[in-house]
Amino acid sequence: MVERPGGESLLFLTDEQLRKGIEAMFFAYRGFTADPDRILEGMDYGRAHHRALHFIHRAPGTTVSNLLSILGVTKQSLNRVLRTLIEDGLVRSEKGKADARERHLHLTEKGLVLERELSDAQRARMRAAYRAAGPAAVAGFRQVLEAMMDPEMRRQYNRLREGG
Amino acid sequence: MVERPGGESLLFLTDEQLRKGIEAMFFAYRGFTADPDRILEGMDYGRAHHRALHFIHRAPGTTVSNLLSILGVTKQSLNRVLRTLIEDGLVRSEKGKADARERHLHLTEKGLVLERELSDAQRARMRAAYRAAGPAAVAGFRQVLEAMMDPEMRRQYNRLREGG
DNA sequence: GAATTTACGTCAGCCTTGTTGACTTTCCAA
DNA sequence: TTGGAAAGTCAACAAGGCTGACGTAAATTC
Repeated sequence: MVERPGGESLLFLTDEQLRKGIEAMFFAYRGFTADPDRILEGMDYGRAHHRALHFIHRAPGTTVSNLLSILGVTKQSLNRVLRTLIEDGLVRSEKGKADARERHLHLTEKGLVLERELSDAQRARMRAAYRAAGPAAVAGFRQVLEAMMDPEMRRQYNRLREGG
Repeated sequence: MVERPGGESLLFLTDEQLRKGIEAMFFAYRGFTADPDRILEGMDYGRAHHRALHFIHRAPGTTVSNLLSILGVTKQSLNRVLRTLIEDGLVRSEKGKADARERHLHLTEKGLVLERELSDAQRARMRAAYRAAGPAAVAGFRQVLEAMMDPEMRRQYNRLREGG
């Protein structure tokens, strides 16, 4: 990143460029959550339920404390969400065999159905954006997002299935 | 986007790739808001106040209803935030000259100071991410985010100063 | 074997930020 | 002059964060 006045490497770090990026994150995140939110409104669930379903699907058999560190909320907050999902038969919680203090979480058939519906909607938007922007843009997108994470979050992110 | 099996143009649209993108958005957004949140905790303000300050700074003299459509919340919700900012002397609200029903919003000196502090923190993270990823990645990042917005949001986004 | 720590669950209460609905005041424009 | 838009306000509520305190079972340590 040489400091050549007027050079391209300097240009994209101007105040204006950075503010534009900030605003892009703000507006894009709204789009990102819009479709699942729409599906969930009317049901008794919200964005927090969606997140739990997503990560349980993604890391089946995960423990509660692992989920806590992924989501970055308190156990009281997660528990409120998890309880309703278990009561409604979307999530199954079972004692660990190696360590019986732990609870391992899985989606039930019913849970898989809802997760799939939410995920389909969210992926459809993602797919459209990827298609519109093209493969090179997608790579850049992922690079910048990854660089924006806190190191701890980046660790979590990379642990979730090395695939992708 | 030719459907050639195994081809690069298909590869990046796999379910796994899309889920990875979704998770990247989730974790990155956490980082994106972390620094301002940290600054605001302890003050009587929150993320909603930050957003109001940001967009008033960005579009000085904007009306309340314009701000409403940018932020996408109800006027009652915005009003609660705006009222405290005005009472605390961070925002100045003045009757429109052409149309006296409208209120035009500006940051005061004090408001500019806080906005700058929050913005500095957020831009610092953005700058670091941009530096780490490089100019090409930044362009891709912006392209994908823009494609992810709802059309209405994209309009708002593009109206905020064509510069950037 | 007793004491401590860990993982989880739960009760109670609080805060921020979003929502609806109802209503008023002000003021522009047909 | 009247209808409707813009702004503001009150009240009530919900989602989803938070802290603090406490309980229980299981694992670990002394």
